[in-house]
Amino acid sequence: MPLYLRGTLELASQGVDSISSQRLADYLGLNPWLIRKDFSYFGDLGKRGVGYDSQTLVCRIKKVLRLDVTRSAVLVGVGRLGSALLEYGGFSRYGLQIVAAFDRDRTRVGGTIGGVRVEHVDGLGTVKTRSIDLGIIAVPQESAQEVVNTIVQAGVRGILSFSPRHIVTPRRVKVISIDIAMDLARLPYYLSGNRKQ
Amino acid sequence: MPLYLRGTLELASQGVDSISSQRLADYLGLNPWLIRKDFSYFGDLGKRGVGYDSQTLVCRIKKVLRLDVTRSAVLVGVGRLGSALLEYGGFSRYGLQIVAAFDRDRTRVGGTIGGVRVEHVDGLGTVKTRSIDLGIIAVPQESAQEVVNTIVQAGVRGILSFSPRHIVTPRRVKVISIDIAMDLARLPYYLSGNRKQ
DNA sequence: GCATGTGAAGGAATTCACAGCA
DNA sequence: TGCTGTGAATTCCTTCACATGC
Repeated sequence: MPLYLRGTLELASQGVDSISSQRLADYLGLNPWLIRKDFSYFGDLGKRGVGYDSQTLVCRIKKVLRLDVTRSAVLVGVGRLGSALLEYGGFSRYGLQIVAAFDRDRTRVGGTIGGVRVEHVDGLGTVKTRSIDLGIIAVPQESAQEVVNTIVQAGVRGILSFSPRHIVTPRRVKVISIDIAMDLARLPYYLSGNRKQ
Repeated sequence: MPLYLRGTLELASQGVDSISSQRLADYLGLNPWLIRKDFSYFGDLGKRGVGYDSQTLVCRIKKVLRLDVTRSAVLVGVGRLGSALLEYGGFSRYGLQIVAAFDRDRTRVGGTIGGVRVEHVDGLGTVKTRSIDLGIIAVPQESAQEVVNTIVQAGVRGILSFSPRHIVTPRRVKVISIDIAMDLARLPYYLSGNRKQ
């Protein structure tokens, strides 16, 4: 579903007003009927013989994904990866922004990257007062769980983790993990592969 | 399945010789019966009343995932993200190594990051002669597809892409995409969520 | 005619319960 | 007694075909 939003946003920005399931499917590398099935859960949406109005579609999906308001995120860990994320401009299209950054290393504290001042992790508690509900973890794997515990205590309710470890949280806090090395490690299986997909 | 390898490797490195499905499940946040079901496809493996021998398990999964030999990868795009990947040491545990790096920007060419010399993209053709079968794409989204076409021509058969665009390749070339912004955008849906999972 | 919406068929993955072996 | 291995039941997702409406 977030994928649909990505495709729809992209096509809309290219000036496409009416998007057919076929077109979106081609653009994203999916089948049309899957897209229609998923969109049909919304009820109306889409004119027969024409397609889906791109603006309506964007609004609808954003509302479903709760992306209809701007969300703030805190980043912990301003190493190479963290810096890359601070300078990456791709979050704004989904109404997401990194508004605070923290690091343990005092030589990094005080600097500004991507327009965000780097603070020391000891100040993580202040997140509580800044209405931030997303957290991004880009720290060494040994510290990941500990940092997560801290920001959960500070009121963060959704976490994107780059640590190759399973993160434990209270049920109300959702964690999405990206393990880059593991994703790369999935590829060799398909080399000269005979399996489908 | 790569997740199982991650967990098994980690537990093995902690000195655990015999791993029960329960223990691995706890460690990875899964259920035991799912793990047993998946491992049972291998045939033997695992002693009743005891568990799985960690060394045997590692070898078996590595073989299935074709990670039993060292695989080489080429990185294209040495920006913040690309640099982070070059300096990241987490690939080696899966027998993966980045052996070449390319960039379009001549000011970056010639430098060495994470022990790898940065070359100019014009030389991408030389990948053909270096027995590299994996590619990592960390370039701006506009250039992603073009770069992929080039490295596919150079013999790369598996690609990890960080571009938020659908990448088209010949069927024999597998693509795995990581769209960080999209992953972050999935989180708000679960905020004060009532849906399961 | 063209593209959506949907009920039904088909398949895959998950869950369960329990038999079998150290 | 403890933990694996597995067939059956269930649930979920995917795929299809076609009726519906612009």
